[in-house]
Amino acid sequence: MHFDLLHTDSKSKARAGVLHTDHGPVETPIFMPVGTAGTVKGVHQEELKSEVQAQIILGNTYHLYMRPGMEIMEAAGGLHQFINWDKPILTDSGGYQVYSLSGSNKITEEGVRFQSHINGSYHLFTPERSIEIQRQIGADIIMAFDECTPYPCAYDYAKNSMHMTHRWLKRCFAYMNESQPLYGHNQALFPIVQGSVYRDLRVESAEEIAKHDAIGNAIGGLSVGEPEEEIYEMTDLVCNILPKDKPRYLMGVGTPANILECIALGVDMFDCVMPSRNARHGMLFTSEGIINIKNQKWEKDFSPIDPNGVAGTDTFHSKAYLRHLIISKESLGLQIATIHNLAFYLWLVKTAREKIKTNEFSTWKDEMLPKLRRRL
RNA sequence: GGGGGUGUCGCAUAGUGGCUAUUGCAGCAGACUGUAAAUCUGUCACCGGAAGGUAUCGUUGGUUCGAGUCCAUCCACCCCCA
Repeated sequence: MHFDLLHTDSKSKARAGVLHTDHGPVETPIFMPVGTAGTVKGVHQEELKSEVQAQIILGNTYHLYMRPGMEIMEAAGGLHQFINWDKPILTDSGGYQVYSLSGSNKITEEGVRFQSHINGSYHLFTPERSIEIQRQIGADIIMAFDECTPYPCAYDYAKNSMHMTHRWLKRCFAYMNESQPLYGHNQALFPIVQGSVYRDLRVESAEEIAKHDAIGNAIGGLSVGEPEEEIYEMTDLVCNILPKDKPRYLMGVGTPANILECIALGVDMFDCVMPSRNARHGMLFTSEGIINIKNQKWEKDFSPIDPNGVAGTDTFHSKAYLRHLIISKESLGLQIATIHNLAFYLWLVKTAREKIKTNEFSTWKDEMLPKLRRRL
């Protein structure tokens, strides 16, 4: 696996490149739809390709380990085979669940003792175990096992946690080196920068992560409730330290505006549940602004969901119809809304790529931001 | 014509003498950032930004310190018998 940096924008730090994997290329900047449990909720694999135009999707170590479990995963021949997806996959390590399930787990130097959200049973995740499971899942890109610290986070806690994440990282790489891919394609381990919102910690972490000379690097622990400015400040700081010739993945971010801002800072890869989850909750991101499709104002609006949209669903279906489906709790409504939002996100990063290559990115970004933030 | 029953905030419900009338649905809005989320929160008689104020259990009257609750009356609807 390797990354080709094709072009850097003349007026910002935005970059366009291609990450080559054994399951094909990923053009960056890219948005990766989240498919936690072996499915991007509400969207089947053919629609992900044709309508959404996804190039790579996420899976989650914790969720897939809980269900269906690794016995079935291996018997299926890995996640690609299991879900019939021949493009790249990235798996999160379970590090985010250290944060999101923090009420039911216990962190020690050895690892994290999780209590299953399904049946309450106890499971120990260590860096080694996380990598082993990610070998069994077989994603192209696998993530280091880290602690995603909450916000706010006391300095001392953030510092100790970061150092532990660094120690865990060494164990992740060690286990990578002593194990082999199971399904005939290569896997790359991305380390993760932590350090909460503390500049000195972020610098220290980014420098530590950069030493590993990984194929790609990730920035974690952001967009967990801190002000937007902090996301940008930390991202900028870290991007200036991480190697230029390697892709940078900002985990869990974000809104369409977040994504354009962070592309401008030199981020190449993004993932976020927002387009998919919020779609199910009736929020649509469009090229003209944000729509809450459940609002009464759309009741008799028979115009397309997004006249500038790229997905078929955007022009086949009216706002009034989608509102009716969502309000009626019809599953087709969730599907259409999710496809729309994801297609919009993929359109956004595709357009960003094109604008970077022609050095028009900054101008275009400034035009887009007010529209992306506007409530319709 | 005779007998019986029922009327509670859009709908459905709880409430059979005692503080601000219950709950669900629908409605209206908001939240959501490496997915414990097709979820959660607020609001939902009227006025008010809020504090708060004013009402109200089909109608009108009555009993009572106190009535959605008891009594009478009328109105509406339902059922049964002719």
